[in-house]
Amino acid sequence: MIDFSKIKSIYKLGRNLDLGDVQVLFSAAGKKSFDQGDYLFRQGSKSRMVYLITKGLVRTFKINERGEEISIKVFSEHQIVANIHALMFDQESEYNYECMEAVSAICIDYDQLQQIIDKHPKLEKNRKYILQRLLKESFKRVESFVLLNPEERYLKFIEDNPGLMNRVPNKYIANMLGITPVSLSRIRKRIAEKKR
Amino acid sequence: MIDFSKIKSIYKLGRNLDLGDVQVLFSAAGKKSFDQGDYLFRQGSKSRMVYLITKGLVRTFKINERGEEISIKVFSEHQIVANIHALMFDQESEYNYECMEAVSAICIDYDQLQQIIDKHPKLEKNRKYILQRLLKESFKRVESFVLLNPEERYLKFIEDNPGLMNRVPNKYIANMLGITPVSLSRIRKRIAEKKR
DNA sequence: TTTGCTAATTATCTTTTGTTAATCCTTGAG
DNA sequence: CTCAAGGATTAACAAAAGATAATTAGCAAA
Repeated sequence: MIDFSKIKSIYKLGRNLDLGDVQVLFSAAGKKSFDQGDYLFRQGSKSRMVYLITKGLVRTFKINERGEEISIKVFSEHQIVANIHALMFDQESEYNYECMEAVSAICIDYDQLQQIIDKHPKLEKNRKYILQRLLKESFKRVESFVLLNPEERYLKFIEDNPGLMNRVPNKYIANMLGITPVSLSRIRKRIAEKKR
Repeated sequence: MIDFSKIKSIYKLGRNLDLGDVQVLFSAAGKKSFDQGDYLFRQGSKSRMVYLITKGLVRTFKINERGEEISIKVFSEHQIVANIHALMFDQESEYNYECMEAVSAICIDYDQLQQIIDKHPKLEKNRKYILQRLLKESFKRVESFVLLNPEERYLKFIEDNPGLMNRVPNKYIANMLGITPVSLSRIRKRIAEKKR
């Protein structure tokens, strides 16, 4: 039976993908499921697997010198999750990638993906596009720290990620904003009071 | 007469460049000089020129809603300065690129560079390498905001950019760290007192 | 329903930062 | 040498954030 959800996910991967491209990728990719609490990658991993989330949430975090988990980023549906340190920088992963919810994903080995891209040059443009999007997001995030204060950062986060607010614990959001959970709670209170 | 400084700068551009590559790039690139206070690009620019700094400093900044200049980043010798919004995102520049010192640079139009890369596939790997470096730097910077407090961020900045400390005004460094110049001054004082 | 766990909020206090303005320093032009 | 301008520091105060602990809220398992 045809797995339409898989096809649809691949379609949403980039832009300018035609049916032929999707078919090529489809046949090379597998499907995988994870339970809540499972790890896609652990710190130290050199895995070169690439996941496209079809359902669920994944967060990356580091352990700081005090032994606390500090969340860096959250990935949701239609986003690509890969071991960036292994793929881009040929290093061991500095992050842990943990499923915050049960996760369904399409997966493919990066080197295998690379071979496919080599054989189908049209896909190269798509990969470049994905990389550019990644870069843009990272630049924007740096800017948000340089230009905005914590409250403004939080408001922008809500605006940019409306779908995450009811799925991600505030303590993780606080981490991502570079503040403490206690401080975020106060900011939320201030905002609520302003609205009234 | 052979311009060795230009050759040397191109060599330092990436890795795995051989003499042939350097020659190809050399013949296509020009040289340009700027006075202190000149702009490489202004906000709104769609210029696709790429500069490789051989001497001097360039800073990027934005104007915030209060009309103040907020510095985002500083570029120094052997770094590539390009209108990232035009090149990567096909947008108008959101930044101003101002020479903080007199600047000498090697320049080449990005689309012309692209043609050269297409003709010399070996260079493609180099471009990918430069992009990866850019991405890595941006990721590390995001991490510094998530994981470190302002004082730790400043100490890390010193460590990562020892050559900039005596050339970049503290008010610009404060901007890049996401704090005010007054606050940076106090942090510097605290650090000096700790050392004693 | 009760219990137990975790997240979120609140309280209290300390520390740091932002804001504004004044003062000090450095430097380059005249 | 003097003066003007901009950057850095300091002062003083208000606002916000960090740290720690206590309390509350939500939720799932027993």
